[in-house]
Amino acid sequence: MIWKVYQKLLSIYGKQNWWPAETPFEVCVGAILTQNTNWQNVEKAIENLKKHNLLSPEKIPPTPLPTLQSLIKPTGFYKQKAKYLKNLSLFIIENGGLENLQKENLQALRKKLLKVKGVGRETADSILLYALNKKIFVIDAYTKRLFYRLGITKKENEPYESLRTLVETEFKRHNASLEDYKEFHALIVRHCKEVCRKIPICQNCELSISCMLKLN
DNA sequence: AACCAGGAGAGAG
DNA sequence: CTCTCTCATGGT
Repeated sequence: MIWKVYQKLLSIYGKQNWWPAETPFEVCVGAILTQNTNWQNVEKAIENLKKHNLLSPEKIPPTPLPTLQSLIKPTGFYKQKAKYLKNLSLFIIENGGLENLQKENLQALRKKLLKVKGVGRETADSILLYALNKKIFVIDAYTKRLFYRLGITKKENEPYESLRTLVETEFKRHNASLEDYKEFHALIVRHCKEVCRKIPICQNCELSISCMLKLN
């Protein structure tokens, strides 16, 4: 069922080529800044950081907190996010940079990332998948909403890990590639932004059960 | 003018 | 483990 949804989304929207960032570190910054925040606001903040040439792990920690806060203000929660950016930057530096982190074992790396204050499950998995190219699936509010509306899950607030396991076991069965992991999450976001947000039950959505049965 | 957006941490039960 | 509260800006 889940694999079928992925194929369906892919056929509707095509490849998304996520994450929208120029460098792996920009992915990390975006992952923090987009926490419960519209992506358009994140773009403004990242643009500000670029103007001040602060988009590297070495440049963030020495920057005074008030400066950092003012630059990322458009994303909201700017006081905590400024700290979070410093925490993550220091973590990356202490571990020899993102290139070095990439070599580590996935499960161990995920645990280390989750210890960083400000990096929760979704943020960690976004970094692992899109900045470090690890085969892991990212669960977000869109995923929960879509799966619930498609009847894949019974409650909308299913635990994060059980959902991730659900997708990953299905993906392994189909020998999914790294690109498949990246695309599926990107497609869910694309789809929910365009359709799911305004249609409460996905009635007219091409992905609704009835529509899927008709079209396939 | 309320409502929400690609969450996370801290605390309580 | 499962709620509940807080953090905060900008667009519709």
